[in-house]
Amino acid sequence: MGRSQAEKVLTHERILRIAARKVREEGVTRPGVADLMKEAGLTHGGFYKHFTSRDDLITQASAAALAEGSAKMKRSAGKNEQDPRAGLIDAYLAKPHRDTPATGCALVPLGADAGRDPSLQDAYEKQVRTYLELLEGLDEPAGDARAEAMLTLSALVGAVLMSRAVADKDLSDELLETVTDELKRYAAGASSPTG
Amino acid sequence: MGRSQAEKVLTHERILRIAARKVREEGVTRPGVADLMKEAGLTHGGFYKHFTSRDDLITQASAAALAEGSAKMKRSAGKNEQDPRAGLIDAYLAKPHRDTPATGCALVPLGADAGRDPSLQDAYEKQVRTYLELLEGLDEPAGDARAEAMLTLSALVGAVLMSRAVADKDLSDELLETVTDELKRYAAGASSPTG
DNA sequence: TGTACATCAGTGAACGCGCGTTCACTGATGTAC
DNA sequence: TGTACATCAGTGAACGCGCGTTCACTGATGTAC
Repeated sequence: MGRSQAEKVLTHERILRIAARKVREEGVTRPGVADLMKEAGLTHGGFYKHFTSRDDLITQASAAALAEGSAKMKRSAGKNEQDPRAGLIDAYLAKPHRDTPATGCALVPLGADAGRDPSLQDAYEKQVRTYLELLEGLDEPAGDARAEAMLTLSALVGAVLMSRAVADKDLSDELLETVTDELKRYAAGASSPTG
Repeated sequence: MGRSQAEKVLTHERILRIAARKVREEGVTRPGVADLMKEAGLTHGGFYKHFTSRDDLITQASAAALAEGSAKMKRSAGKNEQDPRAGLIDAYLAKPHRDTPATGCALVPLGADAGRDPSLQDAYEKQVRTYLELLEGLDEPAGDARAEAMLTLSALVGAVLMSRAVADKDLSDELLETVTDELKRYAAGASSPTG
């Protein structure tokens, strides 16, 4: 066919963006080269003009997926000007986030994959640190801000992971809502929840 | 060859047990029939005398892996007679648990997989409920025991997931230790952590 | 208790399919003059 | 500005390999007499 250099850059970014969605939806194992290229409107042969191998793409796409997540969450946090920490918690544990892993925080769908694949762990760690710093910054320092950030992030990630994995939607909703409330109480320094 | 009926039962259980470890180590996508059978000391052909398909085994093995986890954790909790809840938290967030996913709680390594595969979600949900009931039972009811159980379980799962996925061992250790302390404080009803 | 026969767990070659990768080719883009 | 040529993004057929599955076969187990 013959395409311009500018188009190549766009194509490259398109493939990467699609793959970054796919790894969050399907993990790092399932997405195939031919399918990804088809979604990008291309045939599979041209793939190697952009990436040296499937593994190369998956590593880059996972890193991109991880980087994308926190940026999005940071924006969500900013929407609650009174209490950005509550804004972040609300956005993270919201049903739209649970229901669209493809565009959500990659710490959840890529956690197990990163645990198995060292080539993902630097990007994963960077993202964990970004979230921790974000949470520490938002925290009113009632106590140990870093410790609070670690518990908060752990609970956010664990709650979304489980809310996607249980069959019963009611239990899933309850998990998100309860952990939202409980995290806000925890942060507010109120240990004894009311009923 | 020719084997007795009693041996068949043992073989069946052996394959299932090996697969239940493998899905926690490698997820539901990677483990292959031939490899599993080889680990069981058999050739791949005989697999279909025990399971109708690879999917059939993976579903059963995931359910078995999930069921195994809570039983183990319940025993760990019981070892701290004064404070079984602290015993559970200590065991869950212990380094041996982080370092041996094959024999650990399957909520962590199978969460993302279950989110994608409805055939795993009943077993996953059952396990979540088991943990929640266990935690509710161990809780001194300072407030809403179910809410505390949900936050605690979320934090346990999220912390182990991330502790396995980050490159830096120090950060991994810090996560486990900090969330351990913070969860104990949270449960004790002390909201303002000391430094 | 022995003997003849049926069953069936396990074997290992073979099959088919999908997937990652390669490669000769095309034709628009970009460059040299 | 126009022309000739080189480049290279993208095409699509082909290759090789691994993997799930099938199947004819083996021989000890289990049963009937």
